[in-house]
Amino acid sequence: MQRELALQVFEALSSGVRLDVFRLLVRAGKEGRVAGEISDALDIPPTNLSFHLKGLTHCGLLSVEQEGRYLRYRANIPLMLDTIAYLTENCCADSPDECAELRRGASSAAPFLPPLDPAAQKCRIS
Amino acid sequence: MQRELALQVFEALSSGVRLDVFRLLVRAGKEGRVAGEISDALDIPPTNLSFHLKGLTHCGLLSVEQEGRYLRYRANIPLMLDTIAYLTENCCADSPDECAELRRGASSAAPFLPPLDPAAQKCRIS
DNA sequence: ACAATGCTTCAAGATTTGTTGAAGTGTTGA
DNA sequence: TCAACACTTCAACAAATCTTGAAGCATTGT
Repeated sequence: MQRELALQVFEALSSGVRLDVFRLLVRAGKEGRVAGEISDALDIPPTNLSFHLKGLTHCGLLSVEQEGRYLRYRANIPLMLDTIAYLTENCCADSPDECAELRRGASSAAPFLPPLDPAAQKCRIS
Repeated sequence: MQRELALQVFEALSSGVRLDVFRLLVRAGKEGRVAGEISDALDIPPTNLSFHLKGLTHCGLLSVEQEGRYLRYRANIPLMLDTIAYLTENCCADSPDECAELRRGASSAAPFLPPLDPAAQKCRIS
């Protein structure tokens, strides 16, 4: 993960419309949703939705597949997770103690954290 | 985590300057950095840096502490992790099978994923 | 072939965000 | 007390982003 991609991902999620679209598609899973369904569900005019879908798709956060005259969109969750990994590289000045403390502070994020590994070379909130 | 906060977090990280600042402070750990140090390290004029620090601090991604005439900034990593949790709530249409598949796709993010729990009520990339 | 449909691209104007120099606030040390 | 310092706020302009209606491009069904 390089800086430019991470930046594009955060830019893509920095609008209310795009955040809602992405979350809708995360919930939809691999079934995804056709553009018209998203437009209806979120009450966004097709022209405007298309503009935002373009941004999400361009950075890879969404994939598109043509189905006849429909376009089906799906969320790319692994990219999202990789972006977080980029953000937390070399965290805590490489001090396991600090990371352990941090872990205790991450309440609702707890299920996302890996088991603590005292022998870890690099410290990634873990 | 409510929508507005998640939105502010993504907005805060959607600028190159702010992304660099946050990453610098993630690496710095709880020692943090004083504004002047950030300005020097990233070569950003103080006026401009101040503008961006404000955005990061306003949503809670950074904390500030006064030290004499200096202001020390620190990254709030748990907030970042909570934001991801918000993003992936009720993912995969609540299908454990889909989530297991997803997990295999998250390469570099792997260390961030919790152990698979087939009995989980809710499906969060896990 | 043709009209209807689903969605996108284009062009424009409106809104938001970013950047900079000048001025302001509070702290430190002589 | 006063000058130097660290940093912020302010004001003005520059630049990027958002939104919308009109027009375009495939695909579908008759």
